[in-house]
Amino acid sequence: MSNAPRLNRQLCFAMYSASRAATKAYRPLLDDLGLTYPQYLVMLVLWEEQPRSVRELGEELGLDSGTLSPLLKRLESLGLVDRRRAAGDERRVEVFLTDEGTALSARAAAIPQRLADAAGLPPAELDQLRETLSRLTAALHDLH
Amino acid sequence: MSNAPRLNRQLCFAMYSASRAATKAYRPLLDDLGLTYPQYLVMLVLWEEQPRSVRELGEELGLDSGTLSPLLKRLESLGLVDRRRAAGDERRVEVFLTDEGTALSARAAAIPQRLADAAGLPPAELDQLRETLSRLTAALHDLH
DNA sequence: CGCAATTGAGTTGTGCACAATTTAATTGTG
DNA sequence: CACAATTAAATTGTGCACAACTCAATTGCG
Repeated sequence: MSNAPRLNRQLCFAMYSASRAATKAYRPLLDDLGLTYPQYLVMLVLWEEQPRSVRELGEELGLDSGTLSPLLKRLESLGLVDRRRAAGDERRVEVFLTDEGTALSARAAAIPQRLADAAGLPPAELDQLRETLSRLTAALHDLH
Repeated sequence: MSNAPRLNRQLCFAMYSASRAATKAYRPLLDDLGLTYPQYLVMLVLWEEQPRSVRELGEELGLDSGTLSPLLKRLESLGLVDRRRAAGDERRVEVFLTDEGTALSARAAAIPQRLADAAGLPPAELDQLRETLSRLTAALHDLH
């Protein structure tokens, strides 16, 4: 009788569910490292290159300082990063890996493959999925 | 030098970004209805069929009472739903749409199409994407 | 029946997301 | 140089997510 949009027909719900399911699948692995999922994403960026300013981290991850500032403080209190005002521009805060933060990379290296295995879909399909999602994200971002 | 997993190669990050981008794209439309995105999802379920118990809503959406209880209280204080203990089983709380809650469905009906248009991908590709995400979510769920 | 185990909601505590605001440093322009 | 505009972080406030826990109602089993 109702012609309301059906939940299980909606792409938005599929993305919302998949994202939460993935985060949940990561949890036991990340618990071993003492990281939450967003903290892990920040560490991934820093393992690629550091130091990075808060603004650069925000651009890479699509997060603002309201999310990153407290998250980075928690990473600092875990002893994984240091935060220092940039020498040339005192507005910027640069985030450095500590030795411990750098070392954690080795223990995190196996995680992506373990998750890919758990996904139970062929690698080509996962790759295709990632590519389509990236284009969709870009399109949605262009709305503003 | 680093062989750390690259952020932009990771499917998990693509899902995380896409989900947040979609939520953000919905926001201006949902602001008109006075709903947040998770509140909209709950209303979608209720527009399909009501009343639904808190447990049923949780199963449909994959959310627990720790998320739903306060969310439903907010929907109640907006005048969109009522909550009553079930007659036969006093443990259950049944969520009913108010007249206002039912009426809101009409104003929400146009939203999915507007988002699909904004996505900028052909409908067939969006459908394929939704299907793949559903399978992935199911596989991740089966991990436990 | 009696009572332990289970089930359904709610509560508490932590950690994101994100809008809006604040504060301080820097830049651009007359 | 002065000073308005801009930029970078941090802060505040609201609302999810979710684990862990509490409490009450119900079920199942001896």
